[in-house]
Amino acid sequence: MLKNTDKSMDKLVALCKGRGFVYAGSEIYGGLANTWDYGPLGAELKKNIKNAWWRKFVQESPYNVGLDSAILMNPQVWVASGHVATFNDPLIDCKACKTRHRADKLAEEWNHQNGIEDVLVEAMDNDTLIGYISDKGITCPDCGKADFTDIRKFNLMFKTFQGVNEDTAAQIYMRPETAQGIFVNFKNVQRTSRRKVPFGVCQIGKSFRNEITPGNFIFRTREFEQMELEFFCRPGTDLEWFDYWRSYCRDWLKTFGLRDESVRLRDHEKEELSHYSNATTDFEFLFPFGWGELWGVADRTDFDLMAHQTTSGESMEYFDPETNEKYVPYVIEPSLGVDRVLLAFLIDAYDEEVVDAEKNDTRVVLRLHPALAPFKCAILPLSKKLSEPATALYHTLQKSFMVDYDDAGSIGKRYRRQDEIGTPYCLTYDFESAEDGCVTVRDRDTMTQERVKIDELTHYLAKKIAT
RNA sequence: GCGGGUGUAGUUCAAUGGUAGAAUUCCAGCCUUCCAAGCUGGCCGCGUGGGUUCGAUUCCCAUCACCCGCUCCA
Repeated sequence: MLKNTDKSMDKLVALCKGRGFVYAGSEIYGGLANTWDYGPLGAELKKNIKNAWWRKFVQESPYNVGLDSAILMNPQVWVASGHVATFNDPLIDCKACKTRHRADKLAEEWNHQNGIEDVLVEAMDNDTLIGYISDKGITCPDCGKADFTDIRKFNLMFKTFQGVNEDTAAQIYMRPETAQGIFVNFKNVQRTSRRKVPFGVCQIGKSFRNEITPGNFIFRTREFEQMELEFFCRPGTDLEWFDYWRSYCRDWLKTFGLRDESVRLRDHEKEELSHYSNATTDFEFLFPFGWGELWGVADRTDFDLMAHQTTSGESMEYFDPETNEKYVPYVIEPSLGVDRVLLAFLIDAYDEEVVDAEKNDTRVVLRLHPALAPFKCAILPLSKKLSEPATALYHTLQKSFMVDYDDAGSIGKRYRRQDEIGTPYCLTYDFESAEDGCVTVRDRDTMTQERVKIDELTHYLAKKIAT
């Protein structure tokens, strides 16, 4: 795995770019900040990750169903969810030492230190807040001066227009999370899938946040993809379901190769909880740039459904036929960033094996789980003279798997090319293959070889790849 | 958005006020019977836009992008 250093991130970015996992966005026009495009291999890897999650959380779960809701939603959704009001940060800069601060946090901190508890900083608008800061002589915690810029408020939601004429068109938002698409469809899904509480709704899709500070490759970007589950349960049972899903998530990460020492769980302190949550545990991953959040598991209580019930006037109550009671369900939300977990898988899979220490010869191996690897195997004819039957085998296996074919250069070089992109199996078609009907299968991780009958390859590989 | 740094083939690095050279990668051919072989040939570059100058990749300005820092969380 990659060590916790700055250089290892550079190595990974270089590999991603060089082999077609991830490119910088809009490169021929000089780029666009913090946008990334997934290349042929990255697209496969990402798709495999999403499929693996969907399989575990929808297909194999007795509780959950899937959904694919729209990115554009009625703006009232975001009023109800609280994003319009609170999904923004009032920021001010210290003119003296050029540091940036959150104005509300400065005021709260000052209040706290001076024993003032009856002033609600949260309720202040910008002018009131800046007035409060100057009246009280609140100073910069870094340099001690009281020389601030005005407050700039950034709403983190992207705005756009619906309707061809911008003047009269309605302003709408790009969703900052996929969760609300699930909440507004709670009744639809419950009724049409005939599910009883407890049940969950899974969704994979893009979200957009106008982050002030994006960065660290694909770790924090303004456009990103989420895999979210909103699990609806009876109030009072939420904590046990919270634990259930936490360990379910942990299993999933483990199955696909994240090491125990790379992952830790961290419970949120009360002060850092989101506006919608009363308990949150983060799965954090040790990235080369430090621990970063991978998967947030939150107890969202009945906050969202209640808010939509109030704002829309539609009942979000569920009638429980078992207990004959009506209630608005509580929600457990495990929310995972696709791009982040993809990065984590790459980091933990990255390996450099010293082949010859004297010659400083190392081989780069991506030890991706076979189910996640872009190519399941590569067909490597030992000689170009064997291209014809090897190509035929390639076409056969293509019907079942993503398979690569390579007859350029020496066999050793071709093995290494496949090692670098995480292909778990290399099939060598040699001069005996036509006679004995077998190919040599070389395992990337064990570096062992075995002869396998060509007729049995599809079955052989399927078994190897299964989780 | 603010401060600092960087910008020459895909990558790593040169040289130069007179439009750039190498290694490697990649491609083609020869060769090659299982872990970076060899030989021959080929493709590919001064981030972008202005300015100074007879002439700029080189000097100046702007811009864009990237990296680091700035309370962030998928």
